[in-house]
Amino acid sequence: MASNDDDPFQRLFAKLARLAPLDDDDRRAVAGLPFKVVTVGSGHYLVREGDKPEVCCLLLRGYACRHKATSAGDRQIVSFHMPGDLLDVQHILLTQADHNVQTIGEAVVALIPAAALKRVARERSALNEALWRDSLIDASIFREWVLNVGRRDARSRIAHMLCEFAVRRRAAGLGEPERFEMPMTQNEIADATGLTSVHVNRMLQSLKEEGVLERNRGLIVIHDWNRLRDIADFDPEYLHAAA
Amino acid sequence: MASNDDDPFQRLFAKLARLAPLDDDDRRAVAGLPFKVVTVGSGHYLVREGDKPEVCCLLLRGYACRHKATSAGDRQIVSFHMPGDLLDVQHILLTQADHNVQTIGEAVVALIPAAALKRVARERSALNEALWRDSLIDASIFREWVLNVGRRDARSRIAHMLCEFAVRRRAAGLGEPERFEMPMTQNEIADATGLTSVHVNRMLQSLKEEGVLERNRGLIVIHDWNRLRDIADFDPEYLHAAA
DNA sequence: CGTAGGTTTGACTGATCTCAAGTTTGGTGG
DNA sequence: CCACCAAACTTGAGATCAGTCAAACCTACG
Repeated sequence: MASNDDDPFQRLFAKLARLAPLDDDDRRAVAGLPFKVVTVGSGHYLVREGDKPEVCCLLLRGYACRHKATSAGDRQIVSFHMPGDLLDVQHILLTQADHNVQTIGEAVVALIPAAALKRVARERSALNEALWRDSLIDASIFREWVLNVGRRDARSRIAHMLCEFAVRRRAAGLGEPERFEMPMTQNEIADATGLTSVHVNRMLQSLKEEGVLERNRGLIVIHDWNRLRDIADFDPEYLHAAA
Repeated sequence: MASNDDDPFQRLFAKLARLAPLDDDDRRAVAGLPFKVVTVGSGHYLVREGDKPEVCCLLLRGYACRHKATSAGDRQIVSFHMPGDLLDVQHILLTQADHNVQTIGEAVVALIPAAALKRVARERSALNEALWRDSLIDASIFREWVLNVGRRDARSRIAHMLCEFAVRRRAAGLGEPERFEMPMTQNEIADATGLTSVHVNRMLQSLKEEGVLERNRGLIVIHDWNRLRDIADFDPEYLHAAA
């Protein structure tokens, strides 16, 4: 039995309504979007760099990340995604994927034809605004990541990533930020922060020793949010109260 | 006497027409946009983080960059801009600026009220598409910068930044990529690549010793483009043939 | 109970930073 | 035309954060 949260229309409408004021006609337009729900395994590639995707993914359950790699094979994760996030909105207007999208753990996604999404974005200006706004916030997050990876030290980078994750989770209505599932490995944290997994391990230990947070398998428990925020140099303004 | 390149309408229309097919009505809509041309000195802040800007800037002459800083004061440049670039498109939909915009050298900009731009974006779907597409390409460039700063070594980062600059210049019709003015200091290159100016200096020397390129004051001369591209691990796909 | 993926540890290396002192450059005012 | 100044650039020596490599240890799961 599907919970409310697994209903693609509910999820998508809730997301877009947070980004722009929507009326009943917008609601109907969203409700009329065709989609297909699929369950995919851990590490499944939803999009590969160079693809010409014809669908946008709405993440219903599970997590995903976007990443790119150098030709030497070093991987850099550029964003994390959680239930309610709309991936690949850009494929409404950009033909070719410039990065990979991969699930982290098993995930359930709704596939929405990009052409259909493009049509409602063209016909309903409030939906246009919501989708465009979503991609602008996306870009703001990337800017913050450039700063994070370019100018913060290892501990701060990791702390910052965790703060962002916690705050976005809450904004998406996925529960409180002090204690949550974050199923990525230390290797994936390393790929997101431009570090190695060995060093991530040591930094997480140092954060634990100081009583800031704990991480066991996928569970994060933040003991001292203020201290974490300070270490992270985290200011949520760049999330533009959404994302 | 203003050259063609200094005519805001020409510049803006040329830019947008590269992003989406525009017709005569679109042309008229662009021509009808109000604007004010101003000349500003080097280092002038066009936008400050936290501002609520009511204008978008079209860069007519000179260069600019967007940057953020940690609370410790370390600065990270997140993008460079050149004549023809439309800055702050995001302020059509996001109230508060999440980063600074600052000129590099003296610059001439056309200030276009965000509200007016928003109106034409709402009324003319081709212009909407062009502007949205522009912000999506922006985001793609940020993703590449996360990779650049997160996973490439110092030489590659600098080389990559130079490749991007050269290719975007050409795409914007500003001349050939083998030899061009790039008026930023080594300090600014450092801020864009997440390095220190001392190390940038040494890396530029090593690139010069190898006969890859030379840089004197603001002039860049690329002697061996293929080698530079290889060092940079540069693949222009992420620019989506525009930017 | 064997295996694979994930985590942890230790010893060593090295790329990049820091600090601090010069040097060059271009512009400015006398 | 020169003297001076600030900004940019250059150089050297030493410090350090993070990487590398390699081994061992968990732990979930088939």
